[in-house]
Amino acid sequence: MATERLHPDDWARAALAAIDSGGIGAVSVEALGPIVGASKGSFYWHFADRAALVVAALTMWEETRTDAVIRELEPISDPRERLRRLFDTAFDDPGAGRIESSLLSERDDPAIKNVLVRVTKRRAAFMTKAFNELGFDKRQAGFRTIAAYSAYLGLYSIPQSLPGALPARGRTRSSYLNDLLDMLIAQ
Amino acid sequence: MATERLHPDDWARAALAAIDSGGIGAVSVEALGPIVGASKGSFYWHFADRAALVVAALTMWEETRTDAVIRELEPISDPRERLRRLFDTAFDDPGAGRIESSLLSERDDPAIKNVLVRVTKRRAAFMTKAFNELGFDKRQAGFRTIAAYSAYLGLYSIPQSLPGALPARGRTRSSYLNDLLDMLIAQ
DNA sequence: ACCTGAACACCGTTCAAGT
DNA sequence: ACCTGAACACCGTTCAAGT
Repeated sequence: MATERLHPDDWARAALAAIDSGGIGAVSVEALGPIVGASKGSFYWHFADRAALVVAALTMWEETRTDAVIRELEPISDPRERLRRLFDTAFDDPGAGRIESSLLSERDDPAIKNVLVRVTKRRAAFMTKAFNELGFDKRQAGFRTIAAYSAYLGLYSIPQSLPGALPARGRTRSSYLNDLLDMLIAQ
Repeated sequence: MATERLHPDDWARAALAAIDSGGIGAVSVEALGPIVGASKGSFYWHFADRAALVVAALTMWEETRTDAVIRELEPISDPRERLRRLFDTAFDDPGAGRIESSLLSERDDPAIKNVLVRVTKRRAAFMTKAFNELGFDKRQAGFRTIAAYSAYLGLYSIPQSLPGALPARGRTRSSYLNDLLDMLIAQ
């Protein structure tokens, strides 16, 4: 009973590590086998196919690195500070949004699209709540959520596509985030 | 001399069509062969490998659908209208940003990263020029370019990740774009 | 119930042989 | 100079056979 059903999670963990470093395309049953310490045949006992492994890894990511972040930030009472802290997590993501961009480019797979929509809805709801508390009406809160979510994704993608444009640390970064929040919160 | 060197462009065109409908991952030498009307062996006479084909297709995209758009919009004298028209192209992209998200998720390939950076720089310069003309100083124009580029990418990605949140057409869309431009241009 | 290893399919890549 | 078809490598998937 102790080491029961240990392998499925091992596969998912190894797959998530692969996604972190190379995107969804880097998930290879063959390459992961030696890491997990099991054969390809064993893999297909636990999972229907490679896509199921990807979904298992992404579900793990969703719970431990998406929902957990939201839960950690929710208690912050100042809505502006709450938003800023979420932006900080994008700035500081060691994967630099690799998973986010992978989800978007693999959206043709319905299972991946589900993860994409679920995670985005949860983050967007977090933002909408903040804008509600800041006094915006429903329509304005909706508009600003979209703008804020776009800016949030920009924090992941701009460092890749415009190297050097976004300051990763220090006073310049802090002042960029201030400008951004001012703009999003301005009446 | 008439039909000389016709095949390389044929391969690139077919590859671009594949990228349009399924992302970079959908480019398969084997599957494209019958479309082009040539064998895999023939492909490897014209291209070093699959990666070179992807780059050829993306270069074609860069010239015909990125630089061409910028050139078409540059003559517009009102900077705000110029920005709005660029946003319109993101809204109306039949590929819904599939190439943009593919570039981002395949950024580990140096050749793809080059395309990503080149295209982003060109679009960002287009935006910066508009903000300069609107009277913003260097620092503010830089900040607003990043915010505007993020919003621009959002127009591609939000319809995928938050279905229904962004109005694709009509008066609601128009009023969303107005709000967005107001926010980006506000002093 | 769970795992292995062989087998097959698919596709990227190479290459000897053709024109 | 350009193309073909066979061959090989790699990896996803299946499955008969083991424990």
